[in-house]
Amino acid sequence: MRPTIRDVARRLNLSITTVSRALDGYADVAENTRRLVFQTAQEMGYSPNRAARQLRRQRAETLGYIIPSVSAGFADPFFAEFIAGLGDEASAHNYDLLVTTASPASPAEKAAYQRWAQGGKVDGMVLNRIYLDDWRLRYLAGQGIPHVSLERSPSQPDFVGIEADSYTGFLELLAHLVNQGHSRIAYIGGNAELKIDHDRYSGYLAGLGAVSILPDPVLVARANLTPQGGYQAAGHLLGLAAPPTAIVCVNDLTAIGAMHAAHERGLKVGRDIAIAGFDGIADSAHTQPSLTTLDIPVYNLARQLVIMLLALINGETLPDRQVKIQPILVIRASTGG
Amino acid sequence: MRPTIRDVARRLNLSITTVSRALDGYADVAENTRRLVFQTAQEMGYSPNRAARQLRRQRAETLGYIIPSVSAGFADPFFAEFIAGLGDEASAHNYDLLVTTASPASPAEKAAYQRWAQGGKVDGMVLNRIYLDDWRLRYLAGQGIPHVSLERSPSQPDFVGIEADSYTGFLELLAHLVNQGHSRIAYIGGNAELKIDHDRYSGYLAGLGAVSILPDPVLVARANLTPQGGYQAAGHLLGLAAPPTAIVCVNDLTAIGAMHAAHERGLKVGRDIAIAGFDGIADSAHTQPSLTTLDIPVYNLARQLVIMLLALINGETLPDRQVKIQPILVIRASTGG
DNA sequence: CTGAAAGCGCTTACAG
DNA sequence: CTGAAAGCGCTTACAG
Repeated sequence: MRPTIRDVARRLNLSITTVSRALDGYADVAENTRRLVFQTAQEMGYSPNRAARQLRRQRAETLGYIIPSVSAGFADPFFAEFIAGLGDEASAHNYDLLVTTASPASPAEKAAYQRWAQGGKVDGMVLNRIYLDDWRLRYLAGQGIPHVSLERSPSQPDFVGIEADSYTGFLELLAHLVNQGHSRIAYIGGNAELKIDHDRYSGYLAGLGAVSILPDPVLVARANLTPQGGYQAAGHLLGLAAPPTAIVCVNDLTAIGAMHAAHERGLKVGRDIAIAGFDGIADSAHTQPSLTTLDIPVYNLARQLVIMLLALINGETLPDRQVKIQPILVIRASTGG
Repeated sequence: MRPTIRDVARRLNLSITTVSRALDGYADVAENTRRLVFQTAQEMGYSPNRAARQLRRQRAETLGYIIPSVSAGFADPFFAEFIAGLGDEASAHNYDLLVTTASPASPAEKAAYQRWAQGGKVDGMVLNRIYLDDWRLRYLAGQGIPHVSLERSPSQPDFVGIEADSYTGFLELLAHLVNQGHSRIAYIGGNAELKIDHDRYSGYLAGLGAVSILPDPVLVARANLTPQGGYQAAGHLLGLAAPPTAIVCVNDLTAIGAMHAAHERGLKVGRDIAIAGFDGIADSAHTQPSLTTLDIPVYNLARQLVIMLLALINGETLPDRQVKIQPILVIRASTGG
């Protein structure tokens, strides 16, 4: 049987009030008493029952993150890194992280958000893979649930979180490719309603415009952010009568699939065709050839998001409610770099 | 304000007892009453407060998994897939999944297990990356906390979980390589105390023994299960006076790093050198060349583990407390397949 | 500086 | 078939 606060109090002939206050660091407890309480609690292996504390404090001391899984059984290493950051920072503050997966905009996703938000399971939520019009953001705002997001929805009235400037990133990437002599550059995106697709696609178009290349709609494909999707989309692009000489992809996984497709067609990536991604996942440095990418520090972004969320939950004022970061263009062999 | 059971009861002029029982599906509630209660609860947006229910039931309705992160900021896609399976199956049973990360055998890891187990935060835990002598297993068994694991520790008296037969898998893999004409075959493992390393290394040795090849200690390297580690270890092996013609790796990530090292030395993987991994992560099909691997259905294994854990928690008898599965040898271009 | 008491929102014997 | 009451383990005004 786990000891309760009552057991500790009894052992010391103190009231549970005093034990609770001693453990919680209240100032009005005799130093001697406090020491005794700590020591005894330690000895007895006492730690407060979370459910009781939550019920009383009306707080869960738990953060939530719902992985927007595109397909059952598939997982982007991006998420693993993101979760690791979330989990590490949360536990550094004695918060827990609740995780589940749900397909974007599915009934299951709605159910999960409602269960957690209304059920008081979490004090706040972290979101990413934001949509241009995102019901989750509207829902959480409507319910007054603290939340932060990686990426910002244009429909979001009061955004707290971090934005990676994908637009400028892609602009830079395009300049690099143009510099390498490419003019027939394709784009493989994800769902066009995704904020990341929107920004990166805009950056792609702007990059073409900067050197007066007329965008060719034939060179734009959209997949589902997986290697499988990138493989198929690239297969299609490379089968065109006038195929592209470069392909920029909305994320690294898509690019990895695209490299596979190119390779299968006997093309040497980096020489016959340039391919680039976005995210800077650990694998990108070890693909064959290594992958040019726009690197964002996913792990650290996740930690930063938790810090912001905690401030929100505790009603503290944030120095910066909105942080913007620049992805770093990492030029590698896949674009002949 | 979230409505409580009291609000629902008041609205219907019923006692909270009846509302609770109706919602929980007790048989002794008038059908008419039940319908009314459900409808009203729905309308009012009522869902039971988790903390209160947990406190009363002395159950968390939550499962825990602590990611054994080898280094901050790094995450194996294996874990993402594993977590996705855990999360999906848990939520299918209205359970939640609590996640954090901790370095194996670190004080932080101990603290996390204690906090969750003793703090009553979780009803049970899922473990993987088991060590030959694993303090976590001993601790949980000692505390009587239900738990299941992927891989079994030899020191575990009462194992419930799933074992992948890595030994036989590596035996098969070695036979395949020998069949391709290789005799100088290297092994890159992880920590030698890891069960997966132990099994796979044993399979490697047995595979050599089966064709009377004397194992050469020079050809055995150990890294940390990351591409970075595999890259360095392979670099070392390939720099030997008599380098191997084939390298088998404890996991896919290590193999991906090894391929990188080979490539950098001007070797064509699949022709000049054979490389293989283990896990069958999604990326393995899209590396250049595609990676021969021993595939295990990580996502489904995770789901199965949750089912087993839930049975354990509910005191049900499991048809099979110990499940053994065979990894499937997927021969791809990296071994000239 | 310490303690008695209320109450967070449920579930569940028990009584009728 | 329904309800009154106890109690899960805490925290926190309030009193002294």
